[in-house]
Amino acid sequence: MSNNVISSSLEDYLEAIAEIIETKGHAHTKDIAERLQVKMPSVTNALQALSVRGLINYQSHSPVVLTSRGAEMAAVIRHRHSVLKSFFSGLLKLEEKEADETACKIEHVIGETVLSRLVVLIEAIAGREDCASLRDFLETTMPRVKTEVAEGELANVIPLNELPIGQSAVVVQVDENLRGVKKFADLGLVPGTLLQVEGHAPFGDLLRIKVMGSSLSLRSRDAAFICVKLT
Amino acid sequence: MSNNVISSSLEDYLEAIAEIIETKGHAHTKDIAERLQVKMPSVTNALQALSVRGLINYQSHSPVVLTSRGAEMAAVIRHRHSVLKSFFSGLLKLEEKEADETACKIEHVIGETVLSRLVVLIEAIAGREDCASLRDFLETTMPRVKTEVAEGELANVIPLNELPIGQSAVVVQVDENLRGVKKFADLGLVPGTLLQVEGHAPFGDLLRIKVMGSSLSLRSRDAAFICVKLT
DNA sequence: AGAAATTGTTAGGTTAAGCTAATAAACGGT
DNA sequence: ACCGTTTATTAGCTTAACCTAACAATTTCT
Repeated sequence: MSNNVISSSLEDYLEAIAEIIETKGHAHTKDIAERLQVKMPSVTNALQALSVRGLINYQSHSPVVLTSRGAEMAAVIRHRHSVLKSFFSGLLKLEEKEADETACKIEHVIGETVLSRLVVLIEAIAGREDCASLRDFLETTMPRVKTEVAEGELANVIPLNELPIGQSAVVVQVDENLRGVKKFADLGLVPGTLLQVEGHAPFGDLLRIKVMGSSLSLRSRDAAFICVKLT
Repeated sequence: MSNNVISSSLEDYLEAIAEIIETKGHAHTKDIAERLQVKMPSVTNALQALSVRGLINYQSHSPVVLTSRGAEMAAVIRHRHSVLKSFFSGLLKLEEKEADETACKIEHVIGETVLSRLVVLIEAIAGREDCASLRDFLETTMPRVKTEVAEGELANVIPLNELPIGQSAVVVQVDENLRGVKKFADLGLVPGTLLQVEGHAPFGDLLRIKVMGSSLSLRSRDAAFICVKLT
């Protein structure tokens, strides 16, 4: 009962192997590692796994060869990739690289039906007479739509329990769900207060912090309810 | 340096929690487990992880509450989900359940830009005057496009090394990359031959198989090159 | 041909996410 | 108010996918 299904990660390896063989004639461990941005031992591992599943012919120190099953499977995977890529670049007008990366990420979880229907959609929009103005619209509108998070805007607001020792920060918000908010407020833990983490207690999940000169302890569970911003 | 990014799995938990709280008022471990199809201890684990990251307020045996950060994040995730779902059901005409499942699978790896552009595409096709005929086309064509693998067509063709002991099978194909194909062919290992696995040798990676009355051993590496079909 | 550089593998560790079995807490009916 | 049922947690194991460090094999250069 082999189920013809392999993990996303192995699919990536198989796809990479097929492509490297196609362009360079043979896939070396190092090439695969570079392409997938992993270290060589990870590749060796993956090759063994693919071999056990009968998808490649692998023996130490000799070139990897796809078996017929492996080649077939690689073809399926590459097809998925290329359909997705042309959706992202052709309709959503993502640039080459981003279309490719996005396709990579979702190619492992897309079924045949979705894929075929995507092809229908792509071809309808690309080919139909009556879609000419839609095509113009997409061409001009899509490239203007960019909403990637400003990268760093919220990035340095973190919960107090994740604040590194010694780093100083300002209280941004104390969550209303923290039990005993009032008590903490009395101690000075209100938005705007500058504080520093002195250290973590070895056991008991305690955090020692320094607030306005004096220091106090609180459980790191509770600290999670206090958001601070690095200064 | 908290990076505001959590794993796909934790995103699933967060999304589930937000939805359960919304519909039932409070999320119990059991509800979450059922919704995500995992066992309760896995939920407990996840809750602890979310708690450490300051996304929920969690203490043993008391109801889970989203922190403000958590609620915000859940909203983002649910938004991704709903956009994707409306793409799959509105344009590709997948049925409710499948649209939902597909959205679930890819919502974790889609960036903001792609999402916004999807919205543009969906709205353009749904709203533009000049897309009326495209809408008709999609409505009638999509539902007919179904290519889900026949489920079981190729499923019981497996490499010989994965054949369970005792199970009998027929050789379907011997890969041309197997070294010494000829030798094996002489022993009767050609397409059409009926065989059975007698057992695996404790060490040495050997497989003992029975072919047409006589028995022979081969390395399981090599067996991977022989595809058999269960009978 | 043999030393040096490159490439590949093994051994063993880490993390995330799941699981089962055992234990503990909370709830609900009499 | 108790006891059994239900729900939740802890402890400890498994697997997949990665990693580093150490070792082994293969090329390349002279």
